[in-house]
Formats: sequence, structure tokens, C-alpha cells
Amino acid sequence: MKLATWNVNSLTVRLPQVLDWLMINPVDVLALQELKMTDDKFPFHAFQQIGYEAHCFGQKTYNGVALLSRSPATGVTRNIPGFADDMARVISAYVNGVRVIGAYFPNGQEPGSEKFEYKMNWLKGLRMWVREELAMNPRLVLMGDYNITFDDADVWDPVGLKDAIHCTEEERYHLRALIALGLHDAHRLFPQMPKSYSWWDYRDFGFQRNRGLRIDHILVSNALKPLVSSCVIDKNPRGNERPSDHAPVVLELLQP
DNA sequence: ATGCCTCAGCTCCTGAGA
Repeated sequence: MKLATWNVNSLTVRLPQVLDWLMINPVDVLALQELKMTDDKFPFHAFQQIGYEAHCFGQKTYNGVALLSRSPATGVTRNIPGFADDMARVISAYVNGVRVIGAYFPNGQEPGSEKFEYKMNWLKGLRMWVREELAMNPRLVLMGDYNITFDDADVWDPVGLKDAIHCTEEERYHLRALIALGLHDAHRLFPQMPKSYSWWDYRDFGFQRNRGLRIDHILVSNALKPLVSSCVIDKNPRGNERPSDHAPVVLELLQP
């Protein structure tokens, strides 16, 4: 079973690239973030034609998430129960006996800002909920655009970006607190190339110079950890014309 | 350099992203 996550930065612009990618990478589940479209615009038919069921949680202009799956998705929930939020950031479902959560974590803009405060509150709300979900569903995957780096290895310029947004101790505390619930960063379960990133700035040839951050993550529960056979970042679509600034991350699970 | 790209929208500038 393969699961993937991809921040597409507008599904309107990126739909042809997502369809092409799925033809080459026929994953079982794909979580999308930053659709930037309302549900009435969501291209259900295009995904259905290549064998995917889709559930979306859209929003005008900003945010918006979706889950695509080859097998039926059940128990679909939107956003974080118990955490009031105007923004469409989370969608979850059961697929093939796995609880799958796709999430677009808040950006936070700048430490000390109102948006940073919202990010901290959101992270706490997420953790409270994921703790309950894990208790009910030992087989759980939490994947998406976290907008947080784990440590300096995830940052192209850890000196210049020390305490910058995505790299602050407060954000990393929340990320470690998620891990402490009994989750594992699938990427780090395997040897990886140094300077492996999932996002590169559009400006200043960030991708060509590999000036990036690893902020898109796939966390797996204790029960799933022994089943993980690989976790790779697919840099290929970042080299497309009109690419998303994020690359897909792909997890492979050995189904027992 | 309060910019550099890219995207959406009450669209010819502004806000947001990261």
C-alpha cells in the first residue's frame, strides 16, 4: 500500500500535473493541500476517470485539502473536532483499515505575530485530537504540509534561518510533542541523501540551488512502523513547468 | 531589498505563502 502527500499550491493550476503524476505513481491514497478552490469547483470527474474516489474540504482563495483513494474511504471527517477553525485544513478517513489524516498546518508567517499564535493553538488542538484518534485507531498515518522543520538537517541554511518561521523552537516543540504520542517520522526511518528537502522558494532559483526546507512529513503510528518499507521525496514534479513549490512525499507500507 | 516568485481576486495592485 502506498500513500502520498502533496501541497499543490492551487489545484486549478496543478490538476494536469497531479493527473500525470498519478498515472506514473498510482498510489493508493493521495492527500492534497492548498487546493485554493471551493468544493463546487473540485474536479471529482477527472480523478474518477483515472480510478480515484475523492473527498474534499475546500475554501475560497486559501487552504483547502482533499483525500484521493483507489479503495473506498469511510468515516470522512473535516477539520479538528473540538477545535473551532474558519479554515479548511484537515481531512481524514479510513482506507484499507488505516486511519489517514491529511493536514495543511498553518504557516505562522512570523514568530510573535497573530498568525503564529494561531499556529500554536492549532498545533495544540491537533495534538489533543490525534491522541484520541490514536487510542481508537492504532494503525494511523498523519501526513501533509506541516510547515515545521524537525532540526537543522531539514534546513538549507540553518544559520541564516535560525529562529525563522518553520525553524523556531516553539514550532519544533509541538512537532516533537506529536512524535511523543507514539508517531514516527517515516523519512528518518531510512538512510536519506543529505539536504533532502520538500519545499523550495520560487525566488532566486531556489530549486536549482537546492535551497529548500523539509516541511512536508509523513508520520506513522507504532503499529505501522514495522510495515514501512520506504519513504521518499519525489523531486521530479518540482522540475515541471509551472511547478508547485512543494514536492510529493511517498510512503510504502507492507500490507500484512 | 518591507525584494526576489507565484497565485487568487470585488484583478493592472494587494495579501499570503514559506
